[in-house]
Amino acid sequence: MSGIQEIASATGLSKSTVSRALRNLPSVAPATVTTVRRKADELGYIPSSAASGLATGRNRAVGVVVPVIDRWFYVRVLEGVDAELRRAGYDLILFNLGGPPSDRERVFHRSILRKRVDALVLLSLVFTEEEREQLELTEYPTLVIGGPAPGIRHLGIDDHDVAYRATKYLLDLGHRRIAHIGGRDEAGMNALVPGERHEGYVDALAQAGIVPEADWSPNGEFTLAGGRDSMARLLDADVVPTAVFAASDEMAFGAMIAIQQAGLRVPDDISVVGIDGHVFGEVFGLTTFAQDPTAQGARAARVLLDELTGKPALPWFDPAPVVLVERTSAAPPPAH
Amino acid sequence: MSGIQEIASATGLSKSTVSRALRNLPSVAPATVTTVRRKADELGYIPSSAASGLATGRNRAVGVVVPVIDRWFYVRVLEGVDAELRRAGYDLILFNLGGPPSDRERVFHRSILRKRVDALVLLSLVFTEEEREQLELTEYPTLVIGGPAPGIRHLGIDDHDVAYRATKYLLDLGHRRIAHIGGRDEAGMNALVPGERHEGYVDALAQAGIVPEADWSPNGEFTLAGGRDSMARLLDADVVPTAVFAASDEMAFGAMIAIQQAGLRVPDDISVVGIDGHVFGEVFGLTTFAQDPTAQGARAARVLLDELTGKPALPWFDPAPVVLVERTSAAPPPAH
DNA sequence: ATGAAAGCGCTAACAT
DNA sequence: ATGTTAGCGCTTTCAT
Repeated sequence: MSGIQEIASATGLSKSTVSRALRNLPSVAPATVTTVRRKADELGYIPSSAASGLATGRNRAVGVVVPVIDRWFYVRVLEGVDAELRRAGYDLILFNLGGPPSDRERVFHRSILRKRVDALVLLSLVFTEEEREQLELTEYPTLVIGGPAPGIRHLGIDDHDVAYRATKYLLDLGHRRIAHIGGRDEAGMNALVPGERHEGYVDALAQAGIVPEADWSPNGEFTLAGGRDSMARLLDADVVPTAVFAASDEMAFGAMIAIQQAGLRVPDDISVVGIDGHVFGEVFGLTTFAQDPTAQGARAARVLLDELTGKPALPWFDPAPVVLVERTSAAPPPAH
Repeated sequence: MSGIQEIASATGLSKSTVSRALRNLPSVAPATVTTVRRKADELGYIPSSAASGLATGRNRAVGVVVPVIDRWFYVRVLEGVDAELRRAGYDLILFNLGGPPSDRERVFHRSILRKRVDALVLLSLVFTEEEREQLELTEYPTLVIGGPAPGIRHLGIDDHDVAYRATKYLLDLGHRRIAHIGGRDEAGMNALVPGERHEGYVDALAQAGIVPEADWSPNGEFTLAGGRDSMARLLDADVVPTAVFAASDEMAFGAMIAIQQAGLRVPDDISVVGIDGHVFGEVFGLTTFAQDPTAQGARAARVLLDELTGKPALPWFDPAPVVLVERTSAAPPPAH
C-alpha cells in the first residue's frame, strides 16, 4: 500500500532523499536517515522489488535450474547456494525442468529467460545447442555444478578420478573381482557423469591388469532400489564379485541391503564402497568417497555474486575436493 | 536489450497492440499476432517481469518458505507445488529459514515481504505473533502445509489420527508392548506434529487399557541416526517392546537397522511401522502409513492460484489422505 | 545534504 | 482492431 512517496510526504522530504536514506547511501544526514527509517517502520513500508528491479535492471535474485528436485545431491547444493545468497540478501528462484519434456521448453523460455534473475546456477544439466545459445544471449553469469557441460564452465568433483580412487582402494585391499554399479543417461540429466565414473573404474582395473566381466557394470539408476536390484543380479551370476564400487551412496546402500537379504555379510563376504557422503552413510557403515555439494553450491553462489559486482569471470574451476571416509563396509576379500 | 517498443517500431504497430498480441488477448487480428510474434523471435525479445510486475501488481511467482530444505517431506511438497505452478506459468521462489536464527528475521523482512511473490506456501512452520501480523499485512493468499499453525489455515494429514491408526494396527496384530519413537520441537519447526502423533499413540494404547512404559517414547529427532539410537536404547532396557511405531519412516529405517545390528529380526522379534511413505520403504520392506506430500503441495498451489484469480478463499481443508502400505516389517508378536 | 525531473518496460483505461 | 496517454514505484542524473 504505502510506497516511498508516502514516507516522503510524511517526513516532508523528497522521494530521492527517502530512497537514499533507505539504501544507506552516503550523503544523507544521519538524522534524516533515522527519521526516514522510523517513518518507514511506522507505515509498514515494504519495498517493491519490481519497481527497483525495473529502475536498476537488477533483481537481487539468482535462478537455480535442476533436472529434478528430489535427489540428495541437488538438495544439498541448493542448501549451499541458498546460504550464500541469503547472506547477500539475494533471493533464490527454483526452476525445475523435470516432468513432461514439453514443459522444459516452456520453463526455459517463459521463465528462466524472463529477466527475473541476475545469474544462473545449472545443476547437472546438458543443454541443446539452441538452449545454449539462448543462455548466452541473456548474458547472465552462469555456471554448471555436477558434471561437465560442453560449452559452459563447471564446478564439481573430478568424476574419473574419484572412480579411479575408489576402485584402486578396493584393489589395494586385495580385491580382484570388482563390480561397478553405475547409471546411464537420464532424461535431461548429465550423461557424462556416469560415463566418467565408469571409465575411472575400468581404467583402475586395467592398470592392475584386470578386465572386468562384461555384465559387472549394471545400471543402478542412481537409486536405492536400482542398487539393490543390480546387486541381486550380480549375486545370481556364476561368478560373484568380492567387492562392489557403486557410483553413488544410495546405490551402495541398496547393494548392502541386497547382500544382507541374500544372507551374506558386508564386508566379510562382499565389500562395498560408494561416492557421495550421504548422511545415511554413517548408519549404514558405508565406506565412501565423500564430496561436499553444499560447499560447491556456496562456492558457485559466491562466484556469481562476485561477478555481479564487477569481478572478472572465472573461466575454470579446480575440481572440488573428495575425501575418503573409511567405515566398515570394505575389507580385504574373504581368505578362501 | 530489446523491448516491446522495438517490436512496435519494427512492425509499425503501437506498443499496446504488440503487448496485446504477445499476451494473446482477444481483439487482435490473427495476422497481427503472427507478425508480432515473428518479429519478437527475430529480435530475441525477452519480456521483463519487473516491468509487467510493476504495471500489474502481479509477479507470477509464489514463495515457498521452508524451515530447512533437506528433508524428504519438504522436498516432496516442493515437487508438487512446483509442478502446479509450472503449469500455470508461475515461478517458485524458495525461502529457507534455516541457518542462524538471525537470518530468519532478515529473510522474513527483506525477502518474503518484498512484494516479489503473489502468494505464500509455508511448510511446517510456527510463527511468532509478530511474524503472523506481518504476514497478514501483506495480504498474500497464504497457507501452511504439514502441521497445524495457530492462526493460519493448514493443509495436511490428521496427525493424531494416523498415529492412532498405526498404534491400533500393532495392537490388532496382538502386540501389547509397543514403543514410540517420536520427535520434539526443533528450532522454528512445527512442534505440534510430534506432539499430536505422540498423543495418538498414547490414546490408542489407553483405549486398549495399556499404559506405556515411561521411557518408551524416545526422541528420534526425525532422523535415521536418531531412530537407530533410540531403538538401540530401547533394546538395552530390562523390558523390551515387541513392536515400535515410529513417527516417520526415516526413524523407522533407523530402528530396523538397530534391530538387525542387535542380532534380532524384523518382524520375527520386533515389528516396526512408520509414517510417511518414503521411497526407501519398499527396499526396507517397511509397513507404513503413507501420505502424499507431492499431492499436498500441488493442492496448495492450486488453491492459491485459484484465489489469485478471484475464487473465494477456502478457510479450511479436509485432512489429506493416508493409506496403509503393508509390507513385511510388522507381524504378530513372537509366540512365547 | 537535498530536491526536481526523467525514465526503467510494461499494462490499462480511454479513445477511435 | 488499433493507437494514445498515463501511470506502476522506484533510481538516477543533474541542479542547488
